Amino acid sequence: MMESNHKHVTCANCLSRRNSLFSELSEDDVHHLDHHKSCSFYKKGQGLFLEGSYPRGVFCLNEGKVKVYARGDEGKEQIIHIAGSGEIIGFRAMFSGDPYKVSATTLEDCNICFIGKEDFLNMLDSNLTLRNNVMRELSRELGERAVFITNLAQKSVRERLAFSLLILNNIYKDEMINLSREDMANFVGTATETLIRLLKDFKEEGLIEIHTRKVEVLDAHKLMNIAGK
Amino acid sequence: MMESNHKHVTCANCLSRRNSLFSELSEDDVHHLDHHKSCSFYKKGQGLFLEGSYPRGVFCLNEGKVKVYARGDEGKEQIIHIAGSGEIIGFRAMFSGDPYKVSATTLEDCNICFIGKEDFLNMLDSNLTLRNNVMRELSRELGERAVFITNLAQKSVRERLAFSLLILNNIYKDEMINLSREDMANFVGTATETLIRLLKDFKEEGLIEIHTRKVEVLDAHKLMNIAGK
DNA sequence: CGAGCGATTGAAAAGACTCAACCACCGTGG
DNA sequence: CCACGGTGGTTGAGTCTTTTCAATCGCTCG
Repeated sequence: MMESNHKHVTCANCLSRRNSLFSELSEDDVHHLDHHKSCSFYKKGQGLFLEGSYPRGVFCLNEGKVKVYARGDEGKEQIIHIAGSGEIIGFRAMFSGDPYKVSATTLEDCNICFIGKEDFLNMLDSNLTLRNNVMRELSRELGERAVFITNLAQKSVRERLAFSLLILNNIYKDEMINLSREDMANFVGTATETLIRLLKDFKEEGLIEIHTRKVEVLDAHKLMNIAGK
Repeated sequence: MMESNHKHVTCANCLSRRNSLFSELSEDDVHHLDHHKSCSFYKKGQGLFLEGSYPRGVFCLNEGKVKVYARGDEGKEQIIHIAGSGEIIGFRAMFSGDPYKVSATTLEDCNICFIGKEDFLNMLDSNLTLRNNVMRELSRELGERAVFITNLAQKSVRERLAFSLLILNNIYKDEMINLSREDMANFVGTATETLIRLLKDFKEEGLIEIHTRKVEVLDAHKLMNIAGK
């Protein structure tokens, strides 16, 4: 995982950048990026930004996982998104002028770069490709959330859990899903106890394996059937 | 309401444009827009576009209301958004290259202009302000949907209905809310019968008045208390 | 005036939540 | 090295909300 507590990553060599919004930058831009970013180590559970505060820049997740969530009335978290390596976090609020509508916190130790608002917006102005990528990404997420909303409104918890496990499995790629039960419940949108019971069901049906905290997907195909469309 | 079946609106004079994404266009751009748009009348219940199809341009809602919705597994609609005068509909899919993730259908007779994809994207390229407005709008909606998701996951149907009535009241401004029970239920994310029962409760509590199909908000303040944050 | 669709009501069942208790793992400090 | 405390995980029971299904009502349009 992550042992040292501050490795400076050069954007030019950054593996995470390959799949990111910054993947198609010119050499100059990469250079520029490199000189205007700062790079730091975040411990598990550390906050990047809080709902209600104003954005000062964007975060570029080099290594680790970050949850993006909103808080409901009673303070309960609803996880909207879980970000993995290469994702740029917090760029939405950059354009609206509004304060963040969501908060972001690391789920494990992370390496994260920061790019100031000015620098980011300047790059955007001068770089057509980047701009198009950002627009595409905003649009894609908007579509994704329409699906999220529909699932939440129409699917049972069992179906949503199956769906969520598949999403999480993609996010965690080769690793196993590694979330607290509470976080997983807050992602699915259910009570922790309900989540635990359903995980047990899935385990008994041979769909997943449970290694204490970690969850391993065994039968993605059957999960898909349960999840529906 | 709407009597004739095709009035061509000049963008320069279009009242709806005042609050729209196009509100800050130069005279030239307005002129350009005028020459590249087509303007038509849509009957109530007519579709603008369907989930899964590819976008050919954007719709500019001059007069009327349009529902934007996704379909769940069983074909049940989840209404994501209800658009009113001045809103541009379907521009998200314009950037992603993906097919529409949602469908759009008129809720009443409408006057709607259409701008081809090429024209729209060209304007965007050449117009910084427009581009910024679009980015801001995309971001704003993304934030809005985070709230939507959280409400759906954490609030009771009663709370969501109160919340929804307030939103609808803003959309319908001076008119009364005018939706079928089914559409309203699909907006709140509940069963039609549940919606009807709760509407009755609210009526008995003096929060709303029901005029057959139309719903009038009497006490927005109390609704806010019920809706929560 | 009648057909048909949307609205409404009632009753029963199911799904999910809450609360409370208990367990298990982990790191700390003695 | 082991006891301790604490956090996170698990289980059970009971309750409540919400859904479902079936039946009825009542506009509205032809």
